[in-house]
Amino acid sequence: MEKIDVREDCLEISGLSHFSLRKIFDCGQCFRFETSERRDPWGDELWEGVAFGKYIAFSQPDETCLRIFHATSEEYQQIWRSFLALDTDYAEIEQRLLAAKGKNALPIEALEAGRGIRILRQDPWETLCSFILSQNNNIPRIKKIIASLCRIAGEPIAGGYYRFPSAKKICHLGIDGLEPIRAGFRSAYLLDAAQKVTQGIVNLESLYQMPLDQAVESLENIRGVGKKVAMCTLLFGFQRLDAFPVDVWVKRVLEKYYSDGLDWSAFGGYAGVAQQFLFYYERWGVPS
DNA sequence: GTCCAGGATCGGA
DNA sequence: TCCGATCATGGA
Repeated sequence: MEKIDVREDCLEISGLSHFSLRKIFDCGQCFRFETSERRDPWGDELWEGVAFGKYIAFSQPDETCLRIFHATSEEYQQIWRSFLALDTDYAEIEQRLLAAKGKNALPIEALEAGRGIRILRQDPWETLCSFILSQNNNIPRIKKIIASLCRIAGEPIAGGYYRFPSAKKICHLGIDGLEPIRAGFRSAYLLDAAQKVTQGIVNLESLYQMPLDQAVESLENIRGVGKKVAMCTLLFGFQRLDAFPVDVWVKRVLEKYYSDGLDWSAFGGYAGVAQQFLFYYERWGVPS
């Protein structure tokens, strides 16, 4: 179990099993964290970004230990432990994924490639917007568009960072106000989402207690939200580990390893984690 | 110039 | 139900 050490300049979480910041922030679930030339006081790589309206930085000396900067232990309990899914037992999930046999078995290489990933628990509204903007787009440009959206509409916080704008704020911008983010046809989709959320036509809070297919259907009422975007929103923003987005990369995996078809229910409620491991494996291959 | 990117929508078979 | 064209933008 993890142990929390409140140090002078950071919180140190130890006793983790197979935790990888690089995989977590490099697996296409989150677009607001980057490494820079800056290092932490011990010389380790620093991941900086904004989540839940707060600037935050993480580093890790090894796969069992995590350091959190600029956060109190109260914030750790209230936000970051949940954000990083440290309240979730991934050793247990791995066992459940291994339990899928036969034509539904998860390739062992995919499991090893993805080990260390955590499905983040991000803000639902920000996650919805991020994946609306992700459609038919590439990751570097998705990051640029989101950064630009935050810059023109989000409240500034320390160090040149900005909060993600509220739905109401995006409504006020309107379609013309969104032009500077250069999101193309996706801007109209973003605006529709903002309008439907502020008007209560789509109630994000209510999605938590819905069955998966019903929650997907509800999100599909927003223009520009299809099954894939809805599944990403539920998986990364609502910690719905049973949600499994199927994009071009996962389709490739399905053709390669599951030509007989795949029953996602074989992963015991963790189809989303399995999907993420498969995505990471196909997209980046085995770690060197 | 062409192709592609964590897709969705539309019209027409 | 399924297919293809189209959507806006920028980087390779």
